[in-house]
Amino acid sequence: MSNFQAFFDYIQEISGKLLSEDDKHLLMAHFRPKKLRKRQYFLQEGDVCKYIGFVIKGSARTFTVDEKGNEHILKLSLENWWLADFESFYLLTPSRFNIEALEDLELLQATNAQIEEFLKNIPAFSKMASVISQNYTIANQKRMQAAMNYTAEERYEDLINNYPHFLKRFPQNMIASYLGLSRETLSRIRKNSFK
Amino acid sequence: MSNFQAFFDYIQEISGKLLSEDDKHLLMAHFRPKKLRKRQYFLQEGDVCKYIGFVIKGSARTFTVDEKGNEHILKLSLENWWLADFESFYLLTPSRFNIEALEDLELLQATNAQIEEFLKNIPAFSKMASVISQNYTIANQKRMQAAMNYTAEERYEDLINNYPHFLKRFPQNMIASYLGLSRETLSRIRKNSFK
DNA sequence: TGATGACTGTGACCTAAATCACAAACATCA
DNA sequence: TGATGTTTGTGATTTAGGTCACAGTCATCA
Repeated sequence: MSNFQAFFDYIQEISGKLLSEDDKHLLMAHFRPKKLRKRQYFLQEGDVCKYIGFVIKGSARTFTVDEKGNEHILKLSLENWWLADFESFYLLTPSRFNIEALEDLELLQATNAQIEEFLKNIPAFSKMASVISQNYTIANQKRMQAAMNYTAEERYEDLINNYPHFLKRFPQNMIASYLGLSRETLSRIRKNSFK
Repeated sequence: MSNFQAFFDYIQEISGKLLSEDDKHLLMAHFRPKKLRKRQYFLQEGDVCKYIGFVIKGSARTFTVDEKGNEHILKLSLENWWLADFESFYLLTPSRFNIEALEDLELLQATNAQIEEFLKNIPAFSKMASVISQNYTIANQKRMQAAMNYTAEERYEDLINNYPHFLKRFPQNMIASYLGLSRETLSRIRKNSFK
């Protein structure tokens, strides 16, 4: 199935290792394709995040709703990103987050128990997992620093430099929320920044 | 050596697995004890973070200095925490961070190549690494959300709830910087919050 | 085609937190 | 013991960014 080809390519590229035919069959036997239409939820607040999803096509946002009803986007995800509330996924606690498709979404999903199997039995998969874990740690470190110490403008410039494609794929109000800004402030920053 | 006992206990507790005598000898052969006096640096901005340190005793802060000369604390570390700029440690790039002992510090340190060996050869060690990586991911997720969406008061309350011992071990100006606040603001929050 | 809902821009105003400045409390060490 | 550095408190002032309100633009779909 062509869905899986992109996934296999991704694993091999990130890990620098090849998947055997057996590896591929094991992955295909357990990762389940899933489609969501725009606005559908992959995860709802209060539910346990039973599945982790790998984005084949489309985009999604991970967000919370505060007591005043304001939404705060924690993560925006595109092709080749993993989708989960890791706290809930690892600990099986009810999630504080919602994950919603922003465009029609094609995923491959699996449970934590299945992931553990892949880690044990597929060297390329477990190498990929440790590389990703490193990348996440690095990205988190950077983003924390930006969130705490940078001004609104600096955070926006950072986004332009690091994730320029976000600007093409996501509307401004989503970007603003992701940066921890009001949409009005982002609009003004954009006005001032060029020209 | 008694330094190592605490370290072995830690690995066994986190991983839920026992270390064999061989495992222990391997760790003792490669993890090097290191002492730093208060104010000494474990890592200086611009240097590559060659070593990861495990804190046996004492405390440290990881911070940056911005163009105006202001310091921003990204991480405060105590006993049984790992000390490193992971970006620099994994990628061998020059670090943007400084790591400085806040109290006299006893560490066990190792290089990335040595860590890779332990991961390969010591099951308890690699299980510990994956548990820690999960915990980091969860903690980062929470802290990001707090940094972006919470007010100064809420962030301080969060700290009281999650890391009450920080208040005993670190001076207020360090706590303020860690929370991304000015020391004046933290002082006022404390004044208002009780009584 | 027009109508409804989503997204963006812009002004007026407000507020949380930073900055500046000075003083008090506390530690450390010769 | 006093002297010097470190940490904390508190007032006055400033500022980045939020909030509110309304208008304009754009897309979608019947």
